[in-house]
Amino acid sequence: MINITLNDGTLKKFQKGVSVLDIAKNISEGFARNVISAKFNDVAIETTTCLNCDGVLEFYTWENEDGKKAFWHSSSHILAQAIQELYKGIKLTIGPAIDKGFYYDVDFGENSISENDFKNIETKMLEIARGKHDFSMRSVSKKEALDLYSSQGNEYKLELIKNLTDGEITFCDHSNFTDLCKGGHIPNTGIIKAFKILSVAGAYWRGNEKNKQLTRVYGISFPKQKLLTEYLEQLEEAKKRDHRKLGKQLGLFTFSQKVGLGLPLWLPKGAELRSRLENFLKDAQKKAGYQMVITPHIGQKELYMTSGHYEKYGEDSFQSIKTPKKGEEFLLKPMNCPHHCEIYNSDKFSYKDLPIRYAEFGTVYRYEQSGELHGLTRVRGFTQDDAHIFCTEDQLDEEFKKVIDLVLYVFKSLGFDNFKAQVSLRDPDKSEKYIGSDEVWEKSENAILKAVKEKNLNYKIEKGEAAFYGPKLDFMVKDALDREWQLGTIQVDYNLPERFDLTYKGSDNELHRPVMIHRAPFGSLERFIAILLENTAGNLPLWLIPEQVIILSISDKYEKYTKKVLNLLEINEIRALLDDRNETMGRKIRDAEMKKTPYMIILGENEEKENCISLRKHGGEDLGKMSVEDFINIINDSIKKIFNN
RNA sequence: GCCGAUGUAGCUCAGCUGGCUAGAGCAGCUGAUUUGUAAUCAGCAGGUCGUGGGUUCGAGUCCCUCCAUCGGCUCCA
Repeated sequence: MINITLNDGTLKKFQKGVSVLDIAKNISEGFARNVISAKFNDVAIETTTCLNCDGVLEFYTWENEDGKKAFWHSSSHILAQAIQELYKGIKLTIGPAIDKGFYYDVDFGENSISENDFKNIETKMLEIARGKHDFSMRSVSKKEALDLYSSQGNEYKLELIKNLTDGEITFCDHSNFTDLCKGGHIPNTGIIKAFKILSVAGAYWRGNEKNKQLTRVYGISFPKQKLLTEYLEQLEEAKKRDHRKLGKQLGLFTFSQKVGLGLPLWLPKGAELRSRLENFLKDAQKKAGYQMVITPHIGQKELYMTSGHYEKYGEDSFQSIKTPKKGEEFLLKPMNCPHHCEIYNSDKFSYKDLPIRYAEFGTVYRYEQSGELHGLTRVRGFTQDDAHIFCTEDQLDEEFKKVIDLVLYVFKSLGFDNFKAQVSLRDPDKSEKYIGSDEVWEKSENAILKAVKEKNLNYKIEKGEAAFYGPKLDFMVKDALDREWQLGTIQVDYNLPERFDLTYKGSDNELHRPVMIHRAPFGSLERFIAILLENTAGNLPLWLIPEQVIILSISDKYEKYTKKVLNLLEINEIRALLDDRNETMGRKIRDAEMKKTPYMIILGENEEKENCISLRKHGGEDLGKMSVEDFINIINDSIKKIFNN
């Protein structure tokens, strides 16, 4: 007998060799029908797998993340089979499940594939699925595995197998198709009822730009046709929240080919929105002991040679600006830190002066690859809400935690509850990518890890995501299409203080090196606003939105009264607009709804007589009649609520 | 930068296998309408069909170049 601990913690005894499906049936037949995958002692297994030792068993259905993973992973086998049957001479490489669906990287050789082929592939996949073929795992020797793929001339699979240990290699079979695979499938192909090929893209073998580019085919599948339809509708809905669309619709920003790629032009309403965000942060920073500084948009090449940025990025940056003076070269600033270091260097500090906190809304320019540009989220000129904190090593922990608090305050005030904290460390195998000694890196990394633990942040560690001069704590938020973007960032840096020879006088009357914290709660105003737009679908927080109220007058007969109400709102610093066009009320409401104005005030004969307003909220809710004073209170209260919580 | 797709009026789109002066809705302008919770009516104006080349008697439509955009890859100080 073996002891099996189930999801809910109950312990049950079974005969040795019992299958996962048997255990599920032991719970209930209905439950067993829904189980599509499982994990035993944290290893993905099949429902047909027989268990031979004690352990913890987790069942997965379509409703679980891991269940979906198995479902989509299995689907990628079917995709591979379909492609192999439809195109001759192709080579399969890898095909994992992803957050939403799956892909398979294929070397199409002489063939090529485009959207026109999707229907064919989908039809083929469905045909395979309907065959209700079982997925079954089998162990093979390394030699067997190598023989199979040498006979197919598939150098990619051979490379994968060469890195595997003999005795741990498994194949997965279904129908007449076999693939190298370590497991985690659904019972059979028939469970999959709907397929959709979503897109094709180039992808480098093993993610390395120097390797051959393969064709990545993206797809998604579902156990019911209806779920696929719903998914595709959701995608359409998400596209409506695209910040590029909303920015145009709401008149916030635009781009011009003449001005240049990735260089946003802020329209009046966008500029207003930006400065409101800036003021919000300025207030918070003032309370937190920051001082504002201002530095120029260019700096001498030598400045960036000192910082190390030139060596790292010089070739791939905007090239230097020459002057009439021979040999003189300036660079557009790609970051503010070197300038801030020089501000620090303009004075002498004692340990009693630290921490020094310099903040600046600094506009920087980076020559991003053309294929990388993306609306406001990836641009070539953008403004960071940057600051650099110079402190003693003793102060580092405390300062770092204070910055976390500030970032959390900013995120909360803007309604970003669904952020992820990511600790970005260096990749120890790629030391050539970083500057500074191991000792200094360890110190920096430990400082961050200590702070996130003490702050009880739910975080994940990403190796290889650090900046070249130090590790980071990044705050990630998803866009409308579930892509993750880095917004807030906090970085510990022992390197730049060294390079710029920054010092302070300690209590021992000796010179010491300060530690530097780089931090930007928004990250960049451009990206922050983009993600905010996508997360709110353009319904920005009341305190931030350019137009809070629009007054809709029923006819120009009430001009005097509407002007009076407008004036009253303006005196109370409420951003109101008047729609006194010669249009019907229905039209004015529709237009205000499209512009996403949070409140609509309707004024006509009744309101004038009773000296009140009729209020409608964006979305349709009728708030009835009230006095202007009451309305002003409603607005002020709901703004206060955000900042007090 | 690489792979794939797309590019027609300010915006959203139609334009079949190449064939008369390139269409629609919205926005704009003019006029009528003075209106009560998501589009009042009529008229007018608006386009070198992304760019440059080519094939053809004839190109928005076919081919090539470049540019831009979108989805990925790579990159992201």
